[in-house]
Amino acid sequence: MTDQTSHGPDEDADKRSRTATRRRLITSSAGVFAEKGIDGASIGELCAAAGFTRGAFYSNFATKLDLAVAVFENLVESLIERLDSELEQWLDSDAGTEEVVTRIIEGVTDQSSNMNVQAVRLELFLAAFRSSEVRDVVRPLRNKLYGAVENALGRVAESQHLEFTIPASDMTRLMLTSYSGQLTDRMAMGEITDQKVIPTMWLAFTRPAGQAEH
Amino acid sequence: MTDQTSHGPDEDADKRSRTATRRRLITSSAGVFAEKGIDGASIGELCAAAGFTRGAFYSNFATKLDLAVAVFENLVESLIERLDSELEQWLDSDAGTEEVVTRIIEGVTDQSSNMNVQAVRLELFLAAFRSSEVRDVVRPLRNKLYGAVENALGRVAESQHLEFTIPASDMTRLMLTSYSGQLTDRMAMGEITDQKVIPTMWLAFTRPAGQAEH
DNA sequence: TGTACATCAGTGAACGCGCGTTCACTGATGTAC
DNA sequence: TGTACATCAGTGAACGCGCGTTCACTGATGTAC
Repeated sequence: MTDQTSHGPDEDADKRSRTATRRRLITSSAGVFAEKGIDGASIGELCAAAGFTRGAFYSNFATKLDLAVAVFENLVESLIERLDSELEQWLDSDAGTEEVVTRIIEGVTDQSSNMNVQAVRLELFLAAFRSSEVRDVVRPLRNKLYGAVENALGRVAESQHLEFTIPASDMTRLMLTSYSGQLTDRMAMGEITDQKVIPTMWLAFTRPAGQAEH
Repeated sequence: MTDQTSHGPDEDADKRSRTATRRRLITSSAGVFAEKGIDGASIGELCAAAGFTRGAFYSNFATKLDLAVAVFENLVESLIERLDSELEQWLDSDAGTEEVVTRIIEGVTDQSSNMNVQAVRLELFLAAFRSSEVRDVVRPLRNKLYGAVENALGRVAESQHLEFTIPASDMTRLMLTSYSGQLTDRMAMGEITDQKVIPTMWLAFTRPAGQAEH
C-alpha cells in the first residue's frame, strides 16, 4: 500500500521486530501455560521461554490474560487452517470414514501436544467462566471452530451419502464436547483409555441418506 | 475407646475444634476455588471465607493443594452419599427413566452450584495433569465415583429391563465424560444450551434386554 | 553513497506490594489431685 | 466442688521472597538531506 515496493521497509521493520516478538511470545507461551497454568506462570518465565526479558512482555501485551487469549486464538486459527487445507486430501485418501472423522475432531495428531492444547483450552475456559471480558473474546473463537468442524463433518457425511439423525450443529457440539470431556479425563489421569468415542458416536448418529426415521 | 464414657471429653474436644475447623475450611473453600482458581486463591482468602485467620490453615493443611484435594474429596463423597441414599427413591418415584439417569449423571441439582463444582473439578484435573502426587490421590476418587455411577446406571437398566449395547464401564465413562465436556462448555460460555446429552446417549446405547444384536 | 538525526522495541536495574510462612502468644478446654 | 497445671488450636505480628510494574537507557533500524 506504500509507493516503496522494494522491500516494504518500515512495515517489514515493524513486522520483523514487533510482531515477530509477539509471535515468539505466543508460540512459546503455549507450553508454559500448559505446564504451569495461567496464574502459575510468571511473566518472567513466559518471556524467558521466548528468549526475552520481562520488558518485552509489556511492549506487546497489557496483561497475562491477553497473552493467554492470544495463545488460544492462535491455536484455534491453526486448527482451522489445518482443517481447511487438509480435509479434501483426507477425503480422497484411503483412510476410513471413522478415521477421517476422528482426525477432524481431534485436530492435532500426537497425544502429548493434544494434551497440552487441552490444558490450555481448559485454562482459558476457566478464565472465561470467571471473566465476562475473556468470555466475550473466547466465545466467537469457539464458535468459529465449531462452524469449521460442522462444515467438515457435513462434507464427510455428504461424501459417504450419510445423514445425521440429529441436527448437524447438535451433532458437532455433541462430538466435540464428548471428545473434550474424554480428553480431559485422559489428560488428568494419565491413562490411555483406548475407547473410541468418536467412531462410536459417529455410528450412533448417522444413517444412510434418504432413509426414513422408521 | 476410652473408659470415660460420659461425654467422651478429649475426643470431642479434638473433634469440636480441629476437625470442625478442617470441615469449615473445606466447605467454604469450594466456592473460593471455583471463583479464583487454586493458584488464584490466596491462603488469606480461603481462611477468611471460613472465618479464620491464616494461621488456622497451617495447623490443618500442609499446602494449598492439600486443601484443594480435600475439597474435591468432599465433593465426591457427597455425590456418592447422595446417590446411595436417594437412588431407590428415584426409581420408585414416577420420574421418567431419562430423568433418573440425568439426575445420576448430573449429581447436583441446581445449575450454578453445578458449574462451581465443575470449575473445582477442572482445577483439580489440571493439577493432577501437572503433578503425579495429585494424580495418585485424584484417580481413586474418580474411580470410586465412576463405580458408584456404574452401579446406579446398572440398577436403572435392570429396573427397566434394558441392557447396554456397549460394556457398562464404557457406557458410564462415555456418559460422564460427555456430560462433563458439555458442562465445561456451558460453564465457560455462559450459554444455556438445552441439549439433552444424557437422554440422547442413554437411548442410543441401551436396548430391551434379551434382544439379539440384530 | 555517506552522514547526522529520529524512532522505538527490548533491556535490566530498581521499587514495592502481596502473600506465604514462621513463631511467640493466649485463652479455651481438659486433667490431676 | 474447687484450684493449679498442661495442652494445643487458632491468633496476629513480623519477616522476607517472588514477582509485577515502571522507567531511564541503548543500540538497531529507518529517514532526511
